[in-house]
Amino acid sequence: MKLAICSAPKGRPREFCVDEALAQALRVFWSKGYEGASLTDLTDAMGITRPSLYAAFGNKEALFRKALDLYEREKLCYMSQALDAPTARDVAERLLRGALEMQASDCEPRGCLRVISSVACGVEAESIRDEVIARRKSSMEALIKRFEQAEEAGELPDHMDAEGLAAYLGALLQGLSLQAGAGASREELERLVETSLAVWPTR
Amino acid sequence: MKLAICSAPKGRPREFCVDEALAQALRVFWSKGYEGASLTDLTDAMGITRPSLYAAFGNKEALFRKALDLYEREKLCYMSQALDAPTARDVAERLLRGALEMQASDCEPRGCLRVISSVACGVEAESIRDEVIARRKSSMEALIKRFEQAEEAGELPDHMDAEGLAAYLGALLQGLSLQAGAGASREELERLVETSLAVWPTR
DNA sequence: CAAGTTTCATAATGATCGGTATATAATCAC
DNA sequence: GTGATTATATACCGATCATTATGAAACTTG
Repeated sequence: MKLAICSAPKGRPREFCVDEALAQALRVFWSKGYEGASLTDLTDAMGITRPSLYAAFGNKEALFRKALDLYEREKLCYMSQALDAPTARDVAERLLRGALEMQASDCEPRGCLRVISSVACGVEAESIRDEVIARRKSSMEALIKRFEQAEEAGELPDHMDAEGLAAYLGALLQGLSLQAGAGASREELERLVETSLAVWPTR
Repeated sequence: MKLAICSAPKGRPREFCVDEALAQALRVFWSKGYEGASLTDLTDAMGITRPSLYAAFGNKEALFRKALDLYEREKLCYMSQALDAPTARDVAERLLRGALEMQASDCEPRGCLRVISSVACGVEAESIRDEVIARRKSSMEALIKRFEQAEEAGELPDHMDAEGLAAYLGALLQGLSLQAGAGASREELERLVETSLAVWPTR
């Protein structure tokens, strides 16, 4: 009994690489947002026709979710890695510098796909918005847990709580992404990061 | 020769109040963004028909600009007032608390119209986006100037520059607006503000 | 009253939106 | 070869987009 894993595909073979097409779709969503990206924008960038897109990815919303998965897997991996840093300050530094490096890249869109997908929008994008907000929430909860550890380890000043510090750092990261998306230079973003690190609270 | 100022209006009188209609339009743009707000959304909220809207405001883009003017005049006035505060720290406190009070209001949309209008978008909204970004830039330049004053007054730590501090505070305010727009509670926003003030750099 | 002017409501414009029906082309198993 | 299956390309679908043409209604002036 043969396993299905190596079964030869039936029918006409696909003429494009799904992963490459998805990467191109990600770039479009990243630079134009979910609503701003039309199917024409997407198919043009992906180099495929509309029926091919629908056959391979379902529909626009499903395509966005797959693109968002790819984005978080490839571009936001520094965020979960940062939590392994030894101190709360090191966590913050890794997050800020990671965001800076990503936003300062010249060959990729500016701004953060999560941030631009979580702002006000028309009705068609509300479920997308809700999902992105939920994903951010779980990221923030992980950050809060990490800062609670630091709190117990006595790293934080007495009057400072883990939730407040996480919301504070999250706001800085969101602002960094917004400013990058609005065209800030690398130097400006560096100044922002250095200032943030300079004021980071130590006990 | 009579002056035109007190001339009686000819023709059929307008049946709606332009200012009230503009205020309603602002609420729609504020909660849905420029692209997310359809003309049907707008005319429904304003209680007028499409031709009336075009006769009174020009077109969708001109209506948005007038709504943005109103927004900055009525909702963002605390920002310019904050610059009069005696110290850099007081400026920051007024800005953060002013943003908090505005975002915590229950009877108005959450988030900041400037922030949601400056993110990635489709082609039709690019000129809007550019204008909003330009307006924010001039606000930031005023903040930088105010912090340069503080720098000369010796208020800032030696290794800290006005531009970096302004970008830093601006990022916090942007993050605050984003989190408010994403549904953060007043308590969460308060914690964010208190943490920001607690870490504010003093010489 | 009638002429002139402006706003009103209705309905239509062409363009674009996301999504598909249809037919053809390329591969498989037999 | 034939039949089944899947991907391709073209063209189309109804819905919605911002904008406007049209004509009746409401007002001022003469």
